[in-house]
Amino acid sequence: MADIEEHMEVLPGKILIVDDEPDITEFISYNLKGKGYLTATARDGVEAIRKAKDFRPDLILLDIMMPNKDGIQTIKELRQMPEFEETAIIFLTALSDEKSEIEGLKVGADDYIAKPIKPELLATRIRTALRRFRKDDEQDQKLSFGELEINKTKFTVTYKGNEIILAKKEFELLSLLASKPGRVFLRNEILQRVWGTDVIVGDRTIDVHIRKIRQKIGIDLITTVKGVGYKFEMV
Amino acid sequence: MADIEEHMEVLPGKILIVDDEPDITEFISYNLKGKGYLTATARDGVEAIRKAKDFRPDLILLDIMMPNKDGIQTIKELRQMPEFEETAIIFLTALSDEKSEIEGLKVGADDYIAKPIKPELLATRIRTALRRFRKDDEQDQKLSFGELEINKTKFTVTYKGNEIILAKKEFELLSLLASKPGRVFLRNEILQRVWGTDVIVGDRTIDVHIRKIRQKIGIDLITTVKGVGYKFEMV
DNA sequence: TGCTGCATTATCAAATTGTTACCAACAGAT
DNA sequence: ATCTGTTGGTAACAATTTGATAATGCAGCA
Repeated sequence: MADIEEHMEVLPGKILIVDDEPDITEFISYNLKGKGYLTATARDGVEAIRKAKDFRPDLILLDIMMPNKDGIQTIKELRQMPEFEETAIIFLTALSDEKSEIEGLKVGADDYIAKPIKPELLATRIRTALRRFRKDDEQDQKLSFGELEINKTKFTVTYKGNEIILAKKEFELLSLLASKPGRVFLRNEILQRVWGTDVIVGDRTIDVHIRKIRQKIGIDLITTVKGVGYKFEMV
Repeated sequence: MADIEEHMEVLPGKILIVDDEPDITEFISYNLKGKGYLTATARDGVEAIRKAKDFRPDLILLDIMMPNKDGIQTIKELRQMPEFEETAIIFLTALSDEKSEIEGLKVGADDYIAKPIKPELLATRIRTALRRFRKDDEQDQKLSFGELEINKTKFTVTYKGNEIILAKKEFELLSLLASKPGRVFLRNEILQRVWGTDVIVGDRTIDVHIRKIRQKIGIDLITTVKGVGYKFEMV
């Protein structure tokens, strides 16, 4: 779909690609370079660990079946070392090798990707993995839609430059809806995600909060889908 | 078009847990909540179907042996309904109940887990299943036919770029017919899938809804097959 | 002609939301 | 401690949509 590549990764990540088949490492490396990542390659577990120390990757793509030292063993050793305790690792597995998948996740992989590798899928997973591991040192997490901006770290909403003050619940509700523009959130999903699973609130509570948000922002960004839920949408 | 920044937050998955023993649903629910999933529970097949419609889970954990309506029957009915055709379903079976396992996979389960349930294994399987089912990205679920697009995530229908607003039943009905273009759906079948097995409505109800859809869309995408039913067809 | 089956339209009750007013619990300032 | 403003929720009622039905028309056909 939409390629939002350009303006997303401010500082490109460093990725170490480990596979015993040079064709594969080449292919992946070529692809990732094209997307702005820095890459390094290794052809077995031993080399992987050596290069990892040197290259300090943000993420490692690790084949499971390799000579010399397989992926499972490699990840175990990596996870022992403090500097790689927190590094994202994605396994590359042959299709239908479910045993390895489970094994891999158990020993600390963050994800796995089945071969043959589809570049787009790979890119998506990598983005997800990197993001998961960088939450803290990123700058403000914010959502913007044209004139509207929702700053999740500052807890503020501005529309056309003016700051709009929302109460906590209102802010959370708006943030949820805006996190997936266009997507319809069912009422009970909203309840669970904003109020929590065990809190029980009345039927009209959501409506009232929605109303307050609409009122404060001025324009109607939230659309009602009767019998279903609400969705956020810029017009 | 709004300039949407990158903010594809990964929302935690929704899981429906179905078992006739509250101890078990409680235990699983507690565990999964701890891992960030949203959960709902049901104690038999009938309740499961009802709650599923409301909760729209991404994954269903379904016990096989239950009173009122067993797991096999439940999954069969769920798989009939368009909104659950693509939902991940994992069976819970008693150890050594191999017959049920096979039966379960036949009728459309994606995996099964033997009791007693080990939380870690459960978590792994769930991750795998959810990932397998997440349409390759985090893309909207939609059907498109040339100028017509039905977006199930956004709950919208657009024709030649214009958004057409359909009510819930209308939307569900159109989605069903459009899910298999060209195929004729018997009136009976439509009733079961859109209205459910227990609801009883009059004879003319379907026609009226069909009419409203035709009217709203403008062109006639739905063909009447006299004495049989209706089918969706782009001209 | 009389039947069968679908299309159309109008109508109405039920379901769902919107809106307002009000209140208890808190938080902050004085 | 008291006063004051805010928050988050509820209750009650208004407004709107919806989904179903009944009534009627119409076309095709034995």
